[in-house]
Amino acid sequence: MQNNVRALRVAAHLSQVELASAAGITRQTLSLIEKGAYNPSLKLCLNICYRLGQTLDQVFWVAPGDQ
Amino acid sequence: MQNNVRALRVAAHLSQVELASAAGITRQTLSLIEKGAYNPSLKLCLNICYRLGQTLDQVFWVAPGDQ
DNA sequence: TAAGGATGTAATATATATATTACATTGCGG
DNA sequence: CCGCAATGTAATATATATATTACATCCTTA
Repeated sequence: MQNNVRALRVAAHLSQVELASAAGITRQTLSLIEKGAYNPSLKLCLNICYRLGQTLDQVFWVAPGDQ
Repeated sequence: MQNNVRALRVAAHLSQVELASAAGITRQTLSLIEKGAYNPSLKLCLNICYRLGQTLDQVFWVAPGDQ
């Protein structure tokens, strides 16, 4: 689990389709990001944060040792 | 100015070469990121943060209206 | 004045993020 | 049981991030 996208999305009662389209990406791409299989771009991360009402640190921060 | 990389790098007394190599990228790529011409990947953003001793929000956050 | 460090930037090549299309499974409400 | 929403995932195509090489300017300092 490299990020908190899934947990925060579920907590916000959003489907993958809803969050993905709000962020301007496809459901498949979001699925892989949630899984940690993709290394998303900054713009994409920001768009996800905006829709979730969270910041980059809350959604995507990984402490130096934890990678 | 879409991010704070340059200001924080200069404040840390690091050259582009030093920060770039610490982050695993080239000087040219860092130059374009500082300029806001590139849309860096999350891993790259994290590596820059680690070297700068800052978090994603401190270096890369852009408020929803400010893009 | 010359040399070197720091930076900007362009051209081309390569890697990889992302889209598209398609098919599969799971679980829930009718 | 049936249908549908939600999700996983694979194959291929496309866009774009990043590397590489190269050359340029500016500034400092010896």
